Amino acid sequence: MVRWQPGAPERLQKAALELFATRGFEQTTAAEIAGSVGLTERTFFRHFSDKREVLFHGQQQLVRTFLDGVAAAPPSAAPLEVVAAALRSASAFFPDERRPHSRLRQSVIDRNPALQERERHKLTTLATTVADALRARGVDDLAATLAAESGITVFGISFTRWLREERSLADISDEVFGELLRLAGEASREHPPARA
Amino acid sequence: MVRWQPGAPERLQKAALELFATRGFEQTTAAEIAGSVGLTERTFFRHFSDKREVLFHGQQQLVRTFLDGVAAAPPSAAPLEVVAAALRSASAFFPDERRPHSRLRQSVIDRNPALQERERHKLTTLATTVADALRARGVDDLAATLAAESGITVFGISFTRWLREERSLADISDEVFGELLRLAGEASREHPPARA
DNA sequence: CGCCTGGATGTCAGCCGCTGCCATCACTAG
DNA sequence: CTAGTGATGGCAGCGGCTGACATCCAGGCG
Repeated sequence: MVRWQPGAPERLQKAALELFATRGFEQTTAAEIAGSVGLTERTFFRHFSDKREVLFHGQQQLVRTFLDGVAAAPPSAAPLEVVAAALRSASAFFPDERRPHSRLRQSVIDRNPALQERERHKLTTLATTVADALRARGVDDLAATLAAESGITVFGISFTRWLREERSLADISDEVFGELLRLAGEASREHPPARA
Repeated sequence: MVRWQPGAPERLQKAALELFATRGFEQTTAAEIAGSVGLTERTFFRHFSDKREVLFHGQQQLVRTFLDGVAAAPPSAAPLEVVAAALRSASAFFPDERRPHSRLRQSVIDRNPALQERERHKLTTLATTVADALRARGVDDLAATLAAESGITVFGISFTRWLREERSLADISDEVFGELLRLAGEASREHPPARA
């Protein structure tokens, strides 16, 4: 006889994803999720601050992966190069085996605006954290913010493509990042930076 | 004797901002907002899809301003140049007289995560719309998405600075946009685009 | 062996966001 | 004068979420 089945958060996450995928997010009650794994609604909200959050747990690890990438960049690296290093680091967080699961999860998010809001919010938080790390390296405030947000933009676009195509996230990130540099170079030629 | 006081949405928005600024967003109920202008909670939700939305009404006009800027760009303009044109157009949407009101509104948003989520969501929607407009001009899908999101990033950062400093949004946007080009150029020199 | 402590869970009451449904109440077109 | 018409009110009800308190059981300790 055990006090309670261990791993309550994980069981809740798994059950939630399955129920959301079949019935839909709004048509699924927190009490239903909890009940399906032998718990109560109250316990659900003890593990997750709100109903949406059950789909966004584990992001802390992704943040760490990004920060590891930042830390791994040589001190001489320019802001966007540091961000590129963080992107390479983050790519390892999504090996191809993870694609099926990510696709299912994303299909749930794509069908619900409230979940899309939360997803963007998480990306924004990530950008803010990376920007802080850049500032801690001595990068100027504006440059840090811009580089971090641009990096997260590249990450977001790359992730979306990684779900559709069968290429590795690292390859896609490289391509998207390169395209950003190309677009900027193209604009620079016509609209040269005034006073540098 | 009139049927009802006209301008219900505007009165609700004004009252909501005042109440949120004094009591805080979560400490203010929809019924209180409605009651303060002689309406009921039910009517509040007829005008605004949810409680947060009362702070984000009128964004449709900003979207149009962006699209006007896109349309005004010459057909030969590169994607990021089109976006720069949209940014100049959008700057006119926030004349300096508007700064005090924007500051009050932003202070409310900054104090509440749920409102920050909604704000980012609106920016994302804006980026998606601009990307669609770019694609309609014949811009490649990846380039359109990247350029649009980068433009919205520049807009977001510029807007934040516009609230703090006393310079015009147009000036700030130019500076931030230029800094983005500079950062990209700096990265390009060390990390040249592979196959172009 | 029995007491005690602590963390995870259960129970319950209650607020508030939000919605569907129907009634009301001017005002307006005919 | 009558039949709409559009904004509003009233009301019931669900679900998200929270605070307060009780319960339960493994492990430590005497």
